[in-house]
Amino acid sequence: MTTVLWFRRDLRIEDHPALMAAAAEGPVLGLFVIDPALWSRVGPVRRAWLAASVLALGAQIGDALVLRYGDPGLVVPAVAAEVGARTVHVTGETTPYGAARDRRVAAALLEVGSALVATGTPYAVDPGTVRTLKGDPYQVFTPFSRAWREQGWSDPEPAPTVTWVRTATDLDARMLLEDAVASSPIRLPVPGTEAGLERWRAFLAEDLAGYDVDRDLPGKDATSRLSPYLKVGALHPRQLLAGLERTGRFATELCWREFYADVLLQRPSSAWSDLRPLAIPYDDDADALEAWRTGRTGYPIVDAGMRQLLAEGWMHNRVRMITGSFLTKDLHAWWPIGARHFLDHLIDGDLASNSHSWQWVAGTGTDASPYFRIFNPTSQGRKFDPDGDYVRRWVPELAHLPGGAVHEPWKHPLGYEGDYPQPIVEHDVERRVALDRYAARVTAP
DNA sequence: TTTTGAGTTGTTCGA
DNA sequence: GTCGAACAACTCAAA
Repeated sequence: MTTVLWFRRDLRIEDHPALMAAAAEGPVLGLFVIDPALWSRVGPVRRAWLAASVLALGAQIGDALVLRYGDPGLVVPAVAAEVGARTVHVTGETTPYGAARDRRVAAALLEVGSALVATGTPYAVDPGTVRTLKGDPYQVFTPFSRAWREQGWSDPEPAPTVTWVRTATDLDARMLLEDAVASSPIRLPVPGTEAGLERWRAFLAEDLAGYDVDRDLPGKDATSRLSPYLKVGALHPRQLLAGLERTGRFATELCWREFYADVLLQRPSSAWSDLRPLAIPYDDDADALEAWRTGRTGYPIVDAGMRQLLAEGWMHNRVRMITGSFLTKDLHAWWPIGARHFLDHLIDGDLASNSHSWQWVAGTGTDASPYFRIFNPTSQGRKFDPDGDYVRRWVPELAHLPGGAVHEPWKHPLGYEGDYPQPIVEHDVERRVALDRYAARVTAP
């Protein structure tokens, strides 16, 4: 009996529980649906990466992947009917949109006598399964991570032997994907599982040993850069965790991804609004926001990061925090403004990780955060980019300044050359403003 | 039920 | 230059 495997955030065939389940039933039709509701909402970088990843998966299974365009609620039942499939297998989704869509598709499938069967999720531990002793979801990362490690996960499985079934691909859908790749604003990484695994092996060989320290140095570029592969499911975190010390730093970073997926499942509204509202006033200065977005704030490490984002579709994690702190604490903007910009430009843009990392910076998130966590862009630059390499790479106007002096052009005798702006705000002043707003909140009636 | 200890990633100030 | 304290009060998790 032919079954359908509807691919979404799981664009691989290795270690794929839903594919195992499908293959166990008989020949499999692999399907990818371009959902206009998502496609139109995603920026060109993420669209290009998704498209490239889908095409890579298609090539990997001998061009047997069937592509369609349209509302999955209509397309998936239609395809199931075309091949007489009684089951459509998927990897489970717990995001607000994904879960609602799947409920809709499941209902539509029932109408034509088919069933939607979910196996696994894009996480090592399925969101919703790590619970306190009382059975409640965790609200704090550290206890969550302890329970998450105890919960554990299965070892990765090899790719099953699959007999792929073909049916008509929508050529317009294929064209849409190819156009998205061709019009990518950035140079894309090599897509697909094999490239992801190659990246992983390189990281293990070169960077894992020094990861604790070096991951914080944007000039070294010693992070794994695996987030794009995890985002589309070309790799599953199980594959990475299999050979790792469970308490190691890298495993902990993966755990953050899982924690935030869990939080989003518990509180879907936290995607775009405060998990814990602060009730402080926010500013909305269009010129300042534009300076932030384009990397012209006059704070070198902030501008370097914002420019890297636009140029590469990616930003180093340390710099994501610095730029996030600058937007929320120095420009006093509400975090969703920054989250929207990041999601529009990041190749690895992931709703749960993005929104909740922003909330961490803003002080509205799971971390009962010290209100005084305000990053000083100059000292952060000097501390984490001591030689100034990262700034000089992205802010050529400051290339004439030596070493760490790039972080304070206003102090250096060689000062400004060319067209680099003076700081648009004074950090010390804005820090005070932010603190005062928090204080006002505490004493308010 | 009550209590206790703890909470990713920071900065500044003063000794 | 280095170091520890202070920076609010709160929420959570577990004993």
